Amino acid sequence: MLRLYDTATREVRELALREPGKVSIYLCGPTVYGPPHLGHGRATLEYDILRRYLEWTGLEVRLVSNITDIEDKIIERAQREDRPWQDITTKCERVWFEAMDGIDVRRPTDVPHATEYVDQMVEMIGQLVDLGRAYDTEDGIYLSVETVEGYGLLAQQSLDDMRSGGGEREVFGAEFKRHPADFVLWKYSKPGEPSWPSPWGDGRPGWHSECVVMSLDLLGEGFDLHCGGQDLRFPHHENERAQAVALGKRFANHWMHNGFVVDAEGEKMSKSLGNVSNLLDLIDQFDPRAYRMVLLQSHYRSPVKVTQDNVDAAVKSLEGLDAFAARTASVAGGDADVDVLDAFRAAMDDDLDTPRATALMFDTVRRANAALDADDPTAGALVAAALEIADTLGIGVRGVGEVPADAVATAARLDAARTAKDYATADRLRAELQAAGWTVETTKDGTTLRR
RNA sequence: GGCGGCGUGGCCGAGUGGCUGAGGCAACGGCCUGCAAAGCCGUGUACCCGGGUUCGAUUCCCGGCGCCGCCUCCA
Repeated sequence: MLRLYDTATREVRELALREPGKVSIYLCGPTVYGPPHLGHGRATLEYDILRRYLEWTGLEVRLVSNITDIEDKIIERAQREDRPWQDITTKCERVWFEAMDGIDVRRPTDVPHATEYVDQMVEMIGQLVDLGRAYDTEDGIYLSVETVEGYGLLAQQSLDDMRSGGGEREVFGAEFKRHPADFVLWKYSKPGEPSWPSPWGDGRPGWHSECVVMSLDLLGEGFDLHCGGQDLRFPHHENERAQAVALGKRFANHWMHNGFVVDAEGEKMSKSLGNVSNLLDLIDQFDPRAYRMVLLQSHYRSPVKVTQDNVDAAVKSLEGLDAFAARTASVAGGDADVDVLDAFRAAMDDDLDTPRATALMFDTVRRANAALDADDPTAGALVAAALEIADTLGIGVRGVGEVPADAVATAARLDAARTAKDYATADRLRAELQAAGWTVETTKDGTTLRR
């Protein structure tokens, strides 16, 4: 069974399932106001790997991931560009999923939108007000964090400690709040801003409310796993949890957070730094599988450097995998080596140790190649195991694929020329094929072509 | 000021009180090959510094130095 680090308990512990055979996961999705960046890519890729692995073990996974389609930054951009805010959200959502398709991240099973849940948010906020845990101000409705037991669990810092030091930071909405950590649940709208009706006045929901309402609606109380980037740990996830606790509801049973994407100097990547911080650019300029490979080779909780060298190395390693797939395309697909698969499972069950799993995969490829070279009958099982691991990790390994008839014919003539020891012709034909973009591999069994 | 993390070979990046300097990339040597390509085999005297614990520490403890993250924008 999978053991995962839990941010709430600060230990690696078994991911207990509420319902046997089924996993319920909530992943905080994007706010759609701009193009997806590398950080988005990392989070979605890490949880895509988790999901594929869970499914491979035979579990039924329900993965809910929201789209935040109403938020201050969306409104700001709409005003700046003088166009309807829905224009921005629909366009950005489309681009988002194009990018996800590009890196082969499977769609979540459910994609709720914040704007579809405003009524339920209003209802929830009403309950919090009734309970005396939220209060009205001229600015909006705030949650009183002092009324929440265990506030600071995910921040790993008590409310008292949180601001015990450097208090020089500006506190947003300080003039209205009872406590600096209180956060807005409902924001009253200014003229011209999108708004929805509520018992307290027209406005829009605060960012932290949608995920509570949507996760509880779609997954129900005590769902298995809540995940997202490290940066969401506090305040976003803390504040989600605070609302659920304030309501007296059981929330996520396990909290998972992935590490940051950092630049060459080790500093957290922000939108304004680095020339490939846009995910679409990365997909465009390199093998779209490369980013996944880079991530697989380090642990999901570690910071990851996305640099030219890293990406280049990943691209090269993928080429090796593709060559392996091409070479083994004709190897009969027998049962995968059980020991290898067991080792794979052991690695993944150990807090998703993808570096170990990936090392195992490459090592299995090496062993399979050696067995193939030696005409060893165990080769088939090793080939099957290596390819099964690659598939489970979401690495779309490219084998020979479709080769057009004329290229096949040229390859056949190449082989004929070699048999006749007419090497001048053979070399000419090979150069011809290479010029057409083919990787030509000539072996004693004949010539194979791949892109 | 509070809380947390990190410092490993040419690069990236795992890991462990001795059995691994995993794995990827790069480099060098060899095998195979008509030549290439692919593949295989081999080559690298590492663990920030100073103490301590120990038969033995890169791994545990203490103290430094350096870097990073969070403390209401953020995946």
